[in-house]
Amino acid sequence: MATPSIKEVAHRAGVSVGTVSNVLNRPWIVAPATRQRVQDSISALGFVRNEAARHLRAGKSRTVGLVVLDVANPFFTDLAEGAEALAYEHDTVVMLCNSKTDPVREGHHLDQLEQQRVLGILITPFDSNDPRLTALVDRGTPVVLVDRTADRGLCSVSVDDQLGGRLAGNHLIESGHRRIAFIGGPFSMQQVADRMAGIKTVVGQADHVDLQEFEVDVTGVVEGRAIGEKVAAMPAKSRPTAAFLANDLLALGFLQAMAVAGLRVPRDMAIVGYDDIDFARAAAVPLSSVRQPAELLGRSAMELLQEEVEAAERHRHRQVIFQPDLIVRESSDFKRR
Amino acid sequence: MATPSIKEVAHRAGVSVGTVSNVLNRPWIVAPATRQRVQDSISALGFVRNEAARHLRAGKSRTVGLVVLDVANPFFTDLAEGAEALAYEHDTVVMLCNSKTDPVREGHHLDQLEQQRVLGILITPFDSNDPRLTALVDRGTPVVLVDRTADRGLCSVSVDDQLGGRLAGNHLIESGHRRIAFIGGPFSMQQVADRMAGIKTVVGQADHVDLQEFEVDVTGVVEGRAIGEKVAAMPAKSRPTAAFLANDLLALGFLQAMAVAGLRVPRDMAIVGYDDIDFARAAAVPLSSVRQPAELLGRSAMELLQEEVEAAERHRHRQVIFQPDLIVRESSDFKRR
DNA sequence: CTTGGTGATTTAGACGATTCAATTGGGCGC
DNA sequence: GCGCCCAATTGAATCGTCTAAATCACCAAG
Repeated sequence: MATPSIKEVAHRAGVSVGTVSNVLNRPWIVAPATRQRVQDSISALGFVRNEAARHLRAGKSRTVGLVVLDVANPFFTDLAEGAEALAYEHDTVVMLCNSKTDPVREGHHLDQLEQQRVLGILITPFDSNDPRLTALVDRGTPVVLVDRTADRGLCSVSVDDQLGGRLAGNHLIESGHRRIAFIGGPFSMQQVADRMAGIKTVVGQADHVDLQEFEVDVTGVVEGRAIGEKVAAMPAKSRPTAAFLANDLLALGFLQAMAVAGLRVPRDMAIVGYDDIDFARAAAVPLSSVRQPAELLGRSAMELLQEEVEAAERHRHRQVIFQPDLIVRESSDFKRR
Repeated sequence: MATPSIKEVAHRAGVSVGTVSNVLNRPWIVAPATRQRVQDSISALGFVRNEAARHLRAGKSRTVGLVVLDVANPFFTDLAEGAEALAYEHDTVVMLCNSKTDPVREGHHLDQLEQQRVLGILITPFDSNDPRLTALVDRGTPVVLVDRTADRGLCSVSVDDQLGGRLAGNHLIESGHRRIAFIGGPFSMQQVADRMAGIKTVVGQADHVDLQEFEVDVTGVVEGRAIGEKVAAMPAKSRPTAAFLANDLLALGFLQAMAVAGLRVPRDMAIVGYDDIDFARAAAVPLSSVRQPAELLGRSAMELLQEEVEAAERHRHRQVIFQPDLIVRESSDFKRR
């Protein structure tokens, strides 16, 4: 009843386990007649290879871990898609883990992945300087940072977040806005910090432009709506006329709050999001957004990892950086004054 | 350099491997002094358990597979969330797999999961009568169908899709619509077929109501927009005045196409979606939708699986069915004539 | 009829953790 | 001082697969 092992297959086919293993791994060295007999036995018994045993024997597994901040965010879904596509070509399996921007969950997933002796890990870490991460790398698990730039000693693929911030900032300033809000996830997260730094730079260079910062813990639609309500409640004199949000989910929630509060977008409030997820275009007011090449990001990360895994020693860590694009849609398409 | 094994830990601590294993699994039977020594050795060496070896020895793994039709769909994300929460309590890991409504990908994932000897599989199958699935079950992997009702011989958790269809249909009929469109993913998928059957029932009972059916292959925003353009291009006399879409992603795309075509929602076209994802509320016109308790669905599925895994023989397969709710929002809030 | 060679198959260890029966050592009672 | 018992520890077998080395069978050449 229990799943048969190679041993039963061998017995039924009247050969040794070695031969069965050969049929599985080097069929060409087995005589055709024997091969057929073994294959018949395999299908008769419904034999399925035991990955754990293979892994133990081989000393390395065939799975790669991918730890993302939020699977519900289409940006990461696309990213996962790219990673998985390449993994498939390498006969490798991707284990998708959702840290939900929670260091505890993240740590738990890392522990599990290390215990599984994964080939390597692609991760958008909560904190790229996390000592746990460093320890993991020191113990020998290849890690590629995703959507985050590694300083050294690690591969990474990322998008120039400062540029993204500058693109959004310039656009809003050129549209005539003088009071701009930046709204984003924990400022301790590098992406968020960089996007903020980007817009700060251009705001600093412009005259009479004021940047207000709002911090949120979680970057979902709900939180965006909450901040939106808060901003809408400000007196019109001091209320920002434009908002740049660190991701589209936030922006969508924010947009919705504007509608509820009776503020017109983009006339009363211009909005620029980040990631350019599919929904951005489908929003009440189509959302301007800074687009990141998510799928490409995932693919490249996997590429770097495979390279590191295969090339072993002669591998040099690299930091790949992509450029974001600003996609202007109706939500910010309004020249003030 | 390579990850140390229990053997090195034992050697360094001056004990046998058995003792190290005891520290790991039954610390209380080890003398405190020894235990401490072993623990020091573990952290000095950076020892990490090898899950493959544990699994091989134990004969069963600690991971559960979850195969969904589309990770990008928030419905499945929420579902995964529920499943994962419960898995965590059982010291179990969830392996999230995305079949993308593609039988080939689905098959590939099932193969991988079976090779990994997962504890069990939660799956929203493309086709619940797939012989591959049956074979898998026969070979001994516990399977729980999710968002789909098993006939017998399997556990399942699902939502009454026919009821969902009836709810939507009744609402639209009562609102005075006489030409209604049903738009959905492959009709071969049971969920879709059931939702359609549901609305068909009530349409059949009403007088002078006409139902038009539109089939799509993939259920994303893009496809919804495409169908929307097609429908909008119909002559006003024969064009439906209301559309019921088999999921919210489709509905959002459809909604967008209406806006582009200059059709007012809900006046010219009422829309009802399915799943009630967060975005539904945040849409251009807040979307009416049939809500499914996604997280609860995932949790319950995992519950059934754990029950089957633990209770072994005295387990009786059960089919749990939840009730959907119709959430009426602006997109269908208009009485015709 | 023996020797050599070739191609096919078998044998025998790993791999790392777990478990259980077997052993050791110390303390205590008599 | 002897024996006994219990707690602590050890040693060996096991899980399923893979691989390198060893063996086997068979045939051709000498």
